[in-house]
Amino acid sequence: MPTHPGPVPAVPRRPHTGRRRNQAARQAVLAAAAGLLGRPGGEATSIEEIAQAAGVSKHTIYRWWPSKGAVLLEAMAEQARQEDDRPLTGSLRADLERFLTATFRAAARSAPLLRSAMGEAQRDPKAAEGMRQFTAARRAELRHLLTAGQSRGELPGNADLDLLVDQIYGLLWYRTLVGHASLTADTAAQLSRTVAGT
Amino acid sequence: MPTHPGPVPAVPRRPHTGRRRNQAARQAVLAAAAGLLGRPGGEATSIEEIAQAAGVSKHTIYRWWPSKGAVLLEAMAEQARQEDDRPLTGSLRADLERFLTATFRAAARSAPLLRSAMGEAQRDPKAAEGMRQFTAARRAELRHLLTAGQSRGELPGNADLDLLVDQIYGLLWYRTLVGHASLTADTAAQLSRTVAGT
Amino acid sequence: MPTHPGPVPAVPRRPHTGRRRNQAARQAVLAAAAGLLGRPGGEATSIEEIAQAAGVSKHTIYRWWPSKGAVLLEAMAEQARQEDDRPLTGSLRADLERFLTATFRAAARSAPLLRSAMGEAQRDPKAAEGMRQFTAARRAELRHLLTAGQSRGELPGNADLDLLVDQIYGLLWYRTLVGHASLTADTAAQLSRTVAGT
Amino acid sequence: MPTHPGPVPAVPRRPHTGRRRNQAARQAVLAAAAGLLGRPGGEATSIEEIAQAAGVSKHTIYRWWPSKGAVLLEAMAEQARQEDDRPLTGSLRADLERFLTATFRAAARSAPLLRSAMGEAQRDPKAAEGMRQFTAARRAELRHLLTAGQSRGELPGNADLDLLVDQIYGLLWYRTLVGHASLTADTAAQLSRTVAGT
DNA sequence: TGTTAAACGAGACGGTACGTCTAGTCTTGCG
DNA sequence: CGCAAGACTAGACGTACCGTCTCGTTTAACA
Repeated sequence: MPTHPGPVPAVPRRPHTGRRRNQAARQAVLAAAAGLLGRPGGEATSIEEIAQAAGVSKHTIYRWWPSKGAVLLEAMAEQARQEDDRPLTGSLRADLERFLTATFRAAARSAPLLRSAMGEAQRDPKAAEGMRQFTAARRAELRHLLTAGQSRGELPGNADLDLLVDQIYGLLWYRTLVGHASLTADTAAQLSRTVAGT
Repeated sequence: MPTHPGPVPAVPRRPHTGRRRNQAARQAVLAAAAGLLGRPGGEATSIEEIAQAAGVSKHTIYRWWPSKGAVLLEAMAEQARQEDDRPLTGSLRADLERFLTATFRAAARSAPLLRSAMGEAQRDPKAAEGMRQFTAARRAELRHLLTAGQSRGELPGNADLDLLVDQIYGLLWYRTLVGHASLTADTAAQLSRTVAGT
Repeated sequence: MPTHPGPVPAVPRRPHTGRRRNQAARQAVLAAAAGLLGRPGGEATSIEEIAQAAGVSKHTIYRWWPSKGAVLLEAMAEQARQEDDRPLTGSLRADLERFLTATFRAAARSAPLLRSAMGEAQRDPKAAEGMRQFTAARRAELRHLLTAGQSRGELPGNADLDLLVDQIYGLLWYRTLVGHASLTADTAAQLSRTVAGT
Repeated sequence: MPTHPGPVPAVPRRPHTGRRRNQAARQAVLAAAAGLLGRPGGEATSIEEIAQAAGVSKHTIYRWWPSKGAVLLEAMAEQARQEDDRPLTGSLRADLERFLTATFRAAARSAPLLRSAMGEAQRDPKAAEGMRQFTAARRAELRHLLTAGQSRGELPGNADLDLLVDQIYGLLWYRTLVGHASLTADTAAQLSRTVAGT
């Protein structure tokens, strides 16, 4: 999730002079955002609070993130970064269940952050764009997994994978945002069974 | 979507004292909300703007709705009211496709309203509760349809209908909120085929 | 000292509906501004502090005054309002001394306010304009007094009254702003003697 | 106008090693300050802008001047340095007119600088102290001239020279700060005539 | 000729104020 | 009474500037 100057300039003209960005500040902001949103009643967390909790000036936040939504989005992405580099097993259902179990657990843990970030994306076009990028990356992972299964014949050749991916992530977001039902390991297992057959 | 005094009292307690609620004002507010949110850049529409566009005092809005989210929610519900009273056909796939086609079309039309209402529900607990009720009613309709199909053997007896319903509405909301793909009649047909088999 | 819409609209189109301006709030703001600036170290008094001390929302201040400078200016004008409606005596020197004694005393009392208002007028064009109006009104009073004396032959017929007025008010502001000397009753007496001869 | 370490330390402990102050930078800063303030709308000129315009780091400014006000003050003093070393003529009126003509011209030229410096002096105690010193030096020059005239009998023996000096410099500052009238050669002549008699 | 103290450019940082905006409440007078 | 107009409180938002700080480079006197 790059911050607002966009992708890193490949070849800076000058070798870079001046004080460098304080990575501790960046981490402190993201951690504070995640922490504050987790509190009860944390739906309404202001930039000012985040700055204070992070021991950082408000200006420092605005220097590096274009809006509140961008901070939430990056905090969410930070939390979501869950390297599962174990190789695929060769069974779609097993792979899918492993993926979904981990994903659902992470989503449940960061639910307040997800909710706030998605809420912000509905009112801040910059956050909306960030959300689009974030979700695209997630869908790509899942789609990769499904494609592998399809090529092994575990899914019908005419299955619409984009539709399937959106159903699965749709379920995740729908339950997270509406809050009428939870995302458990059971849900992950049941869903994997439905999708991948026996 | 009842407004805050709860469901409209069938029989007013007082036989007739004072002036009655101006229904024209109610409609004007909901129409103004829907209209303003539809504009480009309408993500940021304030109560003040809605009041002005409706030719109504801000106070009148707050007299009848507890919060901005409640207005949006009711405006959304108003737009979503699509009486399809034709009887079910007896084919799950046909029933489902008819339902989804209509639902997707309505959702696409009111997308800005849906987005704003869901966004508001992430920050306003009252709106969240309203959203929970609204979505529950929608899920019940769809579930009714699926149950009928299941009882006719068009879905496996062990299918988890709640999960299925959430996948379908999840897809709808996910695409609406993220905006990476659209909800077309094709989507409805394809999804119906996937769910209901041949 | 008119507030930002400028001169009072002569004939409002509507007889005016809606809540009327809270005069208590206006007075509270001006009093708070005067009070806070009088404190030691009051040079740096923020709008936020004034609002808090006045028990008023910051927004209310900005509704009625276009900038911080305008508030200070009006507070200053309010303090400067010193009705001396006693008739002129017929002796320039006596009239002048009475005028200057009162004026110097008032200036000394409100010195912090004068200093801040003039300081603000150096950076805020709106405040500068207000300052121009305020000082013009003051100069007119003094000039009226001098004109009367001149017509009685107590000042040479070719005396440049504008220059004289600016010397007198210049003295007042110069000492107030630089703070190297004070403005006492003695100063007033001595100055009157210099200007009006014996 | 000494900069913040005050008078140069008479006996440095070490003979001084390291790079010496860049005089070009000092001049560039003062010139940039004077230049930027002269622009239309230059009332609000920041240290950052001055640094940039001077091609100098902000830090370099703060190394040599304690505050923004000090920079403006020194820039003002720099502009005000107008060596008029011609001997006095022996006529108060002639001497005064020559002095005032030059002074008024200089003031008119540097008006934006004077205004900003005085404005800053109202909020920054360090700048206020600097302003006191600067004005004291100016008053001393003028007073010297008047004293000479008085000793020649061109002013009454009981004239209060301090009051007179403050009236004259008061006029200058009052017109500069309020901007309602200008300081021309005519003004200087007229004022000299008033003060020094025929 | 190297060493070393200090000045310098760039620019990040904490702090603080400004002026704007929105939500939601309250007041006044009209119909 | 219901309603429109609109003033009010509370407080977040994003911008701007100040004065301090760190980083790495450059300068020039000393050794």
